[in-house]
This record gives sequence, C-alpha cells and structure tokens, in this order.
Amino acid sequence: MSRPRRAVTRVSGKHAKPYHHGDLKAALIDGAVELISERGVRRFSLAELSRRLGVTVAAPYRHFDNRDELLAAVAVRALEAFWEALTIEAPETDAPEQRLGAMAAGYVRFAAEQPALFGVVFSLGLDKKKRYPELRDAYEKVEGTLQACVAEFCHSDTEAAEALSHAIEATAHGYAALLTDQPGPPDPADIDRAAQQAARTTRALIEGRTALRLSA
Amino acid sequence: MSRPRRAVTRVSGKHAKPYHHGDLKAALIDGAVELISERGVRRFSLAELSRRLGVTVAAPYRHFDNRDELLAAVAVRALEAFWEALTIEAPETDAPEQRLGAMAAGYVRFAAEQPALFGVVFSLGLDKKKRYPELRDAYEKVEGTLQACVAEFCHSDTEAAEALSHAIEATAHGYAALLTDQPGPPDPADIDRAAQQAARTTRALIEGRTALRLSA
DNA sequence: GTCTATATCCCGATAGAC
DNA sequence: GTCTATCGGGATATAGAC
Repeated sequence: MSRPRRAVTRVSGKHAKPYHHGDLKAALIDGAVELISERGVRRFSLAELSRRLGVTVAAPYRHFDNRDELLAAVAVRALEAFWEALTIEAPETDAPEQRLGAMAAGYVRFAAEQPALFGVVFSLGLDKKKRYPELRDAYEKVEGTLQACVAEFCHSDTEAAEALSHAIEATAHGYAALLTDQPGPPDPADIDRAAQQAARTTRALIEGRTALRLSA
Repeated sequence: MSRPRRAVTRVSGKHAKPYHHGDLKAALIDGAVELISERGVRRFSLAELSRRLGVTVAAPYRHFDNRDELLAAVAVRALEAFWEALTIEAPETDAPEQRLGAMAAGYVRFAAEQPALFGVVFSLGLDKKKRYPELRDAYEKVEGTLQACVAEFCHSDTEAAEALSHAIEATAHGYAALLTDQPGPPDPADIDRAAQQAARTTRALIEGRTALRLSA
C-alpha cells in the first residue's frame, strides 16, 4: 500500500522546478499537528511527514535538528490551544471556585478531544521545557493562570496556595491521563462525565483544603 | 527484589550448539523488565532484547505474537509489584483515611521509583486490559483494593463511594504522571514531597467529599 | 515445536552534490 | 535549502534445520 507518491504540491505554472518550498518550517509544524492528530505522537514519523509535503526526508533537518525539536515546536502550539481550552469556559466574572472547576473540566476536555496534542506536551518531559524557553514559557502561562485563580482564595498563605494549585493540577491531569491512556476515540459521554467529575473533585479539594497543610 | 534470572542458556560444554533455550518465554519477560528499566518503554526493542539473550530476532515471535504482547506480559508483572507498593504501607489495622493516604503515597512512590514499569502499565492503554484477561484482572485487583477501602466510609451510598474512589485514583495518578513525565531519575526529595502531597490531597478529598455529589 | 537464517520495509540521521 | 545516496537499526514474516 501507499506508492512512492511523488504528487508534488507545487503547482506553479512555470517550468515546474520544485526546488525550494515556500515556507517549509511552517509547513512542517502544520503538517506535524495534522499527522500527529491522525496517528498519535508515537507513530508520527518525519519520513511520512516529508512524503506528504513533497520533500525528501533530509529536508526537515535544515529547519530542525531532529525529530524532538520539531515536536517541541508542535508542543508550543499545543500549549497555546491548551491554555485557551482552560480559560474559555472560565469567565473572569465567575467566582474563583467556579472558575477553577471550569478549568479542570477544560483540562480534561482538551486532553480527550485533542489527545495527540495533549500527548505531545506531556510525553516529551519537562526537561525540554527547560531546554526550550518558548516551551517553558508556554507551560508557565498555563500554571500561572491556575495559580492566580487560586491566589484569590488564600491571600495571605502563599504556601497553601501553592499546595492547592498543585493538587488541582494533579487531579485534572490524572482524570485526563487516565482518559487518554485508553486507545481509540473516547466516547463523548465519557468525556462529559470525566470533565464534570474533575470539576466536582476540584471543588471537593477546595472544600477540604485545610487538610493540605503540612501539619496533616 | 526477586531475581529469577535465567542464567545460563548455554554453558553446556559440549559442542556449543545450544539449540533450544531453557525457557525463552520466561527469559524474555525477565529480560524485558530489565531492559525497560534501563531504557524506558519507548526505547525498548525486541531486537536488542534478543541480542542480549543470545537468540535471533525471530525467536521471540515463537512466544509472543508481537512486541505489544510481550509488553502486556510485562505489564501483568508490573501490576503485581504495583499492588504490593500500594498495600505495603497501608496495614489493615489503620483507619481507612490513613490507609487511603498511604495508598496514594505508595502509588506515587512506585511510579517514581519504577517509572519504566509504571509506564508499561499506563502507556499501553486499558483496551489491552480488556483484550488480555490476565491484565484486566491484575488492574481490577488494584482498583478493587482502593474501592474496598473507600467503601468503609460510605456504607450506604455506593455512588458516592465510586466517585470518591475515582477521584483518589485520578489524583494519585496525576501526581505520579506529572512526576514521571520528567526525564531522568527523579530527585528522592521530590519523590517524598510528591508522595506526601498525594497523601494530604487524598485526605482533603475525603474531607470535602460531599462536593462530589451529582448535585454540586 | 523451537530456533536460525534471511529478506523486506520503514525510520532517523548524515555527507556531499547542486 | 533542498536533493541524492547511504548507513545503521528495528519490526516483522517466512523457510528450513533440528
């Protein structure tokens, strides 16, 4: 199956000299997002991506040192979409408890609806986030949004705020990861249930937050 | 912890034509555990494993249909160790709240100390757990232990028990996954902190469990 | 039934030509 | 910047020795 496929994308009328791509770097990122969404991070390959874009397997290496560098670029884009998913359902007019619940739900929903992008972010390891400033910044923006919302609770006690923030993050991540570990497209009903549970669990965490203290 | 070790394989002095491996299937599982612990699931390869065991790349296929089938067998073993890690620090003499906290801590600790084995269990997808009965049983044993402990709380309300059980599982999983997503060996101090936080978060969840109700 | 030998195909990465 | 050519490695399938 799948022949060499030289279908070339460049239709430019001229003498069809398909040297040089318009903007291969951007095309690689776009194509990677698409391909990863189809196959998942694990079965994404540079070779297949190159084939689709009509360039040879060596071409991408002019723009990215290796496969992981490209994935890091995809992760940055994924984190931007992730941040939107977190905040889109949490209008600032709502109370902090409501917003935090909505963020947890958005967290789970994004993971379930875009499992491939979610996987790119969290299967690369945070080390890369330290290696690539853009990636680290994008991630810290997400955590910062959560922390800022939590801070509205614990004005004085920053230590408690941090613990609660991490607890909420871990909880949302747990629901999300357990959901996306399942292969195949998740049932929309399962997504809704998990998202709602994440929101409720977040509120339960807020209720019982005194138990988070070091003394416990 | 248990070194079954297949030793041998072919020390027989004779004319060194060691046809037949003593017990290749067992050796494959043992070797896979070891190799995965060294390299992680992602970079584990049947070829390398075969090389180490002194057999050709085709030999494993006599015992496992493919790479994933072998990984499933490894996952069963991993889940047994996982279950022990959960229960070892949660003696039945303790109160349920204490035990649940200890289980959450054990969950995180196992993930951090045996990231490769943890990864085998949770990077395969639960679908396999439905495909392979042994795997499903081993997983349900883990969840069952958690649920039984939660049930001591909510005698009457099984629905609330299920929600709380899932919430605790998700929380522990979240702390564990966020920790293991980091490449490299985690700092022991980080492990302790995460395990303690997981235990405290579990107790916070128990405290605020009324918010888990559907009405919320 | 168990393993060797072999062969195909795909992938990541690099060197050097244009 | 891209292509051609190529290397090393891994997954998998099959034929045949024992």
